[in-house]
Amino acid sequence: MAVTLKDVAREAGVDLSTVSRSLSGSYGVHEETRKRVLEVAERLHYRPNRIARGLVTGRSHTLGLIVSDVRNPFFAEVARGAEDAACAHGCDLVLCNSDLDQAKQMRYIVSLAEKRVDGILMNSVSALGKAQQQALAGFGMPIVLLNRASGAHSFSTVCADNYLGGQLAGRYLKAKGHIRIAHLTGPRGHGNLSDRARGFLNAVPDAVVLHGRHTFQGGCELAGKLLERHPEVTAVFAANDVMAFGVMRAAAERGLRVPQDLSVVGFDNIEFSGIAHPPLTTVHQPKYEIGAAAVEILLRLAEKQNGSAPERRIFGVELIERDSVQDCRTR
Amino acid sequence: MAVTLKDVAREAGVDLSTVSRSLSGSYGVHEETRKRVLEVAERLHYRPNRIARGLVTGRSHTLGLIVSDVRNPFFAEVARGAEDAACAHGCDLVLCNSDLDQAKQMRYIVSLAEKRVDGILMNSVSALGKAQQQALAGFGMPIVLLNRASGAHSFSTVCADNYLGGQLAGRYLKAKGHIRIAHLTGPRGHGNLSDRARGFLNAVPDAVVLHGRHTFQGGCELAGKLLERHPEVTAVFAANDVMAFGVMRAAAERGLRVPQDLSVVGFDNIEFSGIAHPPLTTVHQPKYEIGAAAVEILLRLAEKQNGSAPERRIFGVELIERDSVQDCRTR
DNA sequence: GCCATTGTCGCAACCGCTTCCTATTCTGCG
DNA sequence: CGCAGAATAGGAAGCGGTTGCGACAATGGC
Repeated sequence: MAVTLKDVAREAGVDLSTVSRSLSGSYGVHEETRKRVLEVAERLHYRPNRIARGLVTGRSHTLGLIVSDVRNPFFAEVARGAEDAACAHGCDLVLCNSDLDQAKQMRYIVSLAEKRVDGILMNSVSALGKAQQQALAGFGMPIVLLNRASGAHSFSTVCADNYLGGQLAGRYLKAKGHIRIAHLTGPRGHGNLSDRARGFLNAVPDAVVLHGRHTFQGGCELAGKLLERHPEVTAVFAANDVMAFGVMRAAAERGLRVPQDLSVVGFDNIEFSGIAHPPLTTVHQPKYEIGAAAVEILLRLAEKQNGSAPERRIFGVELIERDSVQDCRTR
Repeated sequence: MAVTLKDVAREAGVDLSTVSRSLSGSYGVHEETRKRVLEVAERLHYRPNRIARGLVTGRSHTLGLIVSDVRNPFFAEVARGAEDAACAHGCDLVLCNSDLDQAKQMRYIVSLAEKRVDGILMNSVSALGKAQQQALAGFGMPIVLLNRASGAHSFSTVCADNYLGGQLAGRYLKAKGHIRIAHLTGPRGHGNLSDRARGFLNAVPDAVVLHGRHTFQGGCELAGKLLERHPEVTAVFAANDVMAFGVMRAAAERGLRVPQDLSVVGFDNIEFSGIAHPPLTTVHQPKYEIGAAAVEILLRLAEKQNGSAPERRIFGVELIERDSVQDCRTR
């Protein structure tokens, strides 16, 4: 149905290998011949079949991206960065949503492996067990992990400096004169979030820390609990922006104004943080750049097949000052 | 490097065609043989090469999704719906961001065509010219358009009932007793948005209509202009939620409270609309379902190769009442 | 003018898999 | 016991490309 190399060869009166060489621009074909072939190919609307090419070259020019859910603005941004970088290198990105489900994630990995993607980019769900690691390594496929700095595994990783981010938030709140400060975070054992918590506690050792779900609802609930048990608290550091919005909602429901009655700092700096009311002071992490960098590393890994040393990249973070924090000193 | 059919065949002492049959479970191989083959395949960790398979079967089990930007929560949701549906049918989804750029979109289409994807799902940038349509059709690839109900083209489409949505918003605002109402929308000629505008104007014929960018900034600017020129307006229908947030911002900057001083209705019902302060009253469109339905149609189209009649599906919409609209009658 | 070199191009193998066709064995029946 | 027909397995052709190798002609140095 589609026009193939053979068709072009027949039409141009040359061997199909000559057509292949002409198209790929490789050495060993007369300029005149090449021109003629190119012309014919153009006229016939020839489109190389990249599947077939991949079969022989062994490279699919396709990358896999597994995130928990692309509807999460954080991952959407990472995905965009990854896609742009992949596109710039002539690669496609196949999108997978794992929903933080081990089994589903594994199914995706197998599927991607069967498609012989050049590499996989993923935010691994929970810490990988030894067996999991082995299984992954067994596929002999380059893998870059998003947001997993620590751990003894031997994969390349890209993430933001979560520890520093937590520290920044803590220092900022103290600098603004807050004394009683709380930290609302996700479940214990969540890698990134606990890094943030550790950094924060380094700056604010006597902070109140509450664990819960790292969602809007979770932020609401935790804030409710907090305001009830610790009414003396004047500032809250939420483990991510969505939780921070939950805190703001909970505050509003109790008639507390942000920032006058309660200061809030988030983490991520998703787009809505600037749009929210009041605009949220938060720790920015370069999501787009993280996605892009991960692809760069992945492609580098795919290039040199030998199991080169894993590359680890940690991006800096930055506190974005907006209007959700009250300066207590000027009051 | 990877273990192939041949390896399994050698190890099991049978021909490779037998292995193929055993694995595919097709008729014509002794149960005992099949068992042995399966065992060997398992032991060798055999993974079929789906690229090679696709080469001969002609189906890649891959779909392309071209959106303007996955960071847009609307498209993220559509993408998620599409991915889930694709996954359920054993297909992969490759993600492309066109940035509303004709040329970029075309490059993606060509690239996807070269990969022999089974079909493409896209929110076409602007109305397609005759030439564009022809070019697309020329690829002989199933295509489903997102959010393009009208138009004389011959593609299948999936979208929400934008006209009805606009009408709903208009009626609601009138029912709440508003007399002077404005509509802030995107650039003229934007298909969906103008459908919404038409529906709205059907319900509120004397509305003030302002065109601008359909972004947060655009919402801000347009609202600024509106409040200056038409201070008598008490309610605004924004063409999408993000614009509505812009309106809310502009109102806040001028000391106007929402909804007491200005009522706002959005469109889309993105996640943040429920989280915003105040929660935004908006027209819900089933984004996830749109993505999923588009994939279903695409797969159906890919199944029966004959150029079957294009399928068009329009989803219902629903007004979600939250707290951004004031009831003028009870005042 | 001859041979070695270089430039062009065709031939054929191969990538890993599916599938049609054919050869062989097994089965059941008269 | 012989034979038709079904069951089973192997052979081989392709899917659409890439690439090493050899054939052949043109070129250049002596």
